[in-house]
Amino acid sequence: MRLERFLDELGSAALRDALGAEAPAVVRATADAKHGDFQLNGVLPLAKQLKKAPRDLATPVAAALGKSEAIEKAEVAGPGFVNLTLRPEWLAARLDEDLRDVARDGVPAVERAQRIVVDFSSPNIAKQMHVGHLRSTIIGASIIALLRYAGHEVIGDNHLGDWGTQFGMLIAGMRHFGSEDALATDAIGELERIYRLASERGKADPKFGDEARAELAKLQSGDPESRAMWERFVATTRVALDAVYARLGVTFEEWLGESAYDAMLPGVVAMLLEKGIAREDDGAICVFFDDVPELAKVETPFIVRKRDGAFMYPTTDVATLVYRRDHFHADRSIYVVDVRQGLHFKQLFAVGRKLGMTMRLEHIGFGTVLGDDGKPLKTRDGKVITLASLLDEAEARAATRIREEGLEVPEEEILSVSRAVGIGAVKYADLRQNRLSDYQFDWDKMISFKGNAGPYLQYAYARVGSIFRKGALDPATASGPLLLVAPEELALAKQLARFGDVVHDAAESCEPHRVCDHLFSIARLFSSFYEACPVLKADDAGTRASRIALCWLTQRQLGRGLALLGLSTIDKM
RNA sequence: GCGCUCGUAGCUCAGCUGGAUAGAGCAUCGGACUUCGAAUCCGGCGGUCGGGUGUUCGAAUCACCCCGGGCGCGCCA
Repeated sequence: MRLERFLDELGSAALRDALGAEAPAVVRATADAKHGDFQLNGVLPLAKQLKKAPRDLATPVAAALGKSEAIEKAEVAGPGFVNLTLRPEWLAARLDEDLRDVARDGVPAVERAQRIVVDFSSPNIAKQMHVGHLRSTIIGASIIALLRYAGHEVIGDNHLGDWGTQFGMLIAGMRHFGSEDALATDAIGELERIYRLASERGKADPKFGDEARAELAKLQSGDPESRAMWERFVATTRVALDAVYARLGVTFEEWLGESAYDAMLPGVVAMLLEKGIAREDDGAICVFFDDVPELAKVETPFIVRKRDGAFMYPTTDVATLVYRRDHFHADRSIYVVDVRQGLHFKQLFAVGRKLGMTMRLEHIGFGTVLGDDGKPLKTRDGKVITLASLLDEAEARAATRIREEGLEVPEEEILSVSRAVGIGAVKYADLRQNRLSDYQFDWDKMISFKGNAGPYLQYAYARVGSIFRKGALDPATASGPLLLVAPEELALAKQLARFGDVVHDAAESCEPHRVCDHLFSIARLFSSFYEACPVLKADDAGTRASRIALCWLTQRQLGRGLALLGLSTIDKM
């Protein structure tokens, strides 16, 4: 269910019935349990508007709310809040419904599904994926899972950097320094080596630079030999990329790289010129934004064709916009890209609006991954860290921790468990805080197995499973009904009831960390419940059945939530 | 210079778009394993929310000004 939305509607109805006013109820969870479970704040602004004493208005509203079967207690407090306490029986009945809804755990889908393209990950061909791609990939994958669960139709698109000037260098470099054998065994290593040599040579020798540009021109004009070479670069890189994505459990519906839009580029520029959106400036074709308030003071133009006639990534991005509108008929297009590209996207979206696009366009930015020195994460000798080596280290560290802790994991399972824990720890660390802020990468915290970290949640999940194993129970047969008596039971139940709101809010705002917060709080409340309330050894059959149901609901919500974050669950760890 | 962004407990971070006495984790101190997994739980300590002014019933949140950090700014992506 969506508890907060339900209460909001209940509150609006109460304002209408008691005061004849159409006003937002503004129902929020209370910060402090002594103010009840939720508070209705809507009376205060209304009182001001009507020039009446807030508490006088709040009194009949509270009375109206008190009549609802959902509300145990509604009382006026402070300057004019109405504090609401849920009736445990009502709450229990709602959770019983969620329990029976195996398909969606009681979380309703949105009324109007949108078609949404999510542009994420986007690594470059001929290069290793590095930590810079980590956040886009992990955050993007989670946002997709959230939007999909919320009921939208989502197309995940890997907008590969597979086109552009670097390919002239690579082809020329391959001709001069390339090794077929090396390309076959370690494609990316070889391509990176070639690129390095080629760019050094290009700086020292202008003729080499000319050659590279000539190769690029041949490639772009469709020369079969150049094309074949490019295709090999792409294909061999894909093998390495696929390996990383497999480890991360990330998939894409589309792999529409920059090259997919190449044929559209001249048309895009012509259209922008024709519509008077772009104009020539100092030889280049540019869009200026004097008429867009938020961009008027920025002088940087949006260049869609260089002086030498070549197109640029902004050109490709406009083409992509057009394609997503005309081909996918997308309602919404989301870009999960470093915040530092904020200006580029503001400009791109402004171009979209100039083109009359109604598609909702969003740049979902994220901050930089920092090392413990507060600077962008690098290896000790200052190199970029490849994603593959980062994941290797995560798994190795997790395995070490598991052995140190002396857990009941048989040796043959340590590999698979440490994989789930290690990769999960990395993902969780990335997702748990507001994506816009930079985040400090800290192995020890991540895999410390304490506090707000992935392993703690996986542990909580496994612990619930252990109860079922111990009792030889099939949780699927758990049917309650829930009896919420002990304070720990009630506290856990109230939190479980918020899941639907959390998921929808997180999906709408593209903020996976809200799910992290919720799951962490569920795991803690479950642990407290677990300490205080015997499940298998409960005093009577009714209590036992209720607690088993509560466990089952908890485990499903943890499992579902972890899946939305891209973490796998482990039955025994 | 212009623009964006951040500043909350010793550390790492939340704070639901204006609500009540600002919350977590880690660290630290003190408790709890003969009962379902102690990778756990219970409790204590810890704050002029960078500073100031304003908006109003009410500000960590909104506006403006300072201070301090990070980032971005014509033919790379």
